[in-house]
Amino acid sequence: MAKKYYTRHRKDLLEYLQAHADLDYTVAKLHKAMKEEGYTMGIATLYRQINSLFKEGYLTPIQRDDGAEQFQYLKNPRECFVHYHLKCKVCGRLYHLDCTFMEDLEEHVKKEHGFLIDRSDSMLYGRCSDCVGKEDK
Amino acid sequence: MAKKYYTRHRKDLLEYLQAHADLDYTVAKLHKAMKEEGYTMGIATLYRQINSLFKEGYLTPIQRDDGAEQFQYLKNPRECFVHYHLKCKVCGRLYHLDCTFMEDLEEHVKKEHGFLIDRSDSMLYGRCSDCVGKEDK
DNA sequence: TTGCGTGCAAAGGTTTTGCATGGCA
DNA sequence: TGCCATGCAAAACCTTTGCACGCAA
Repeated sequence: MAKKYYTRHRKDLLEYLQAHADLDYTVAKLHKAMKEEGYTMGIATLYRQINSLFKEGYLTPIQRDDGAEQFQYLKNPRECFVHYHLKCKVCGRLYHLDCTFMEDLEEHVKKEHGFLIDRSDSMLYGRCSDCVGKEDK
Repeated sequence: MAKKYYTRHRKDLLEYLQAHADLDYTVAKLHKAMKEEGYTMGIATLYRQINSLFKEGYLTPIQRDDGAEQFQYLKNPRECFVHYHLKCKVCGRLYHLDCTFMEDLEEHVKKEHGFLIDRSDSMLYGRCSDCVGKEDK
């Protein structure tokens, strides 16, 4: 199941994603965007690579964009299990929230509401400081 | 854009959703489930009604179920704008979190991280007290 | 050389749309 | 009666899959 070969396409994809992290993509948009920068890859291959990256934890699903799955690249997959994420609904940027306040939140929700929060799956949406006052997308 | 007629199909759908709130559905699953309880409705009509309910705020999107949009009915759409949601990844139930701790969280994130959280869009995932220890779905 | 990766085209699902007909107000 | 809602089938998408060939190790 794990990838065994580090192919040109995989290299291209990781390179592109790393250069454009913190942005949202659907497979179709990513395919088009990569083509415009000179990368060529069959759409089926892209789907297969994307699925691998999901399984490996490099990608995280994002609020849906009409009709297609949307995702985002995470620079440090392992680290992302230990903190929360803030996502700006205007510019689409992802912020990694690493602070003790969230631990207090977990503790509170656990004690008072009997609920165990899963950090890596939980995303808080809103507007970042750059986008306060701007329109929702 | 707003619905004008309260048709039999719309009545059936709301009736069914109210009777089975706190559960997740894809349009296909809902269609099948309703059919089994004797309701008849064309799939296209169901899609159109679901879209209306989304626009009216009765439905909220949920983590995706392979290949299809998933959603959940909210009993009190207006109230849901003022609190947070906890979603159990095992049983699928939605919990409405109404407590001052979350206000503190908002305040903290705003002051320390310059980020304005949008309550109605933010969902925390995890395991509820009934499901702690059980497998993830 | 071995076996995974890729491209193409076809298949399988989901969601939307056009049009004639039905039904609410 | 005037419009919106509905059903059906077709169309438009998105995603997966089979197969033969290409390529990394």
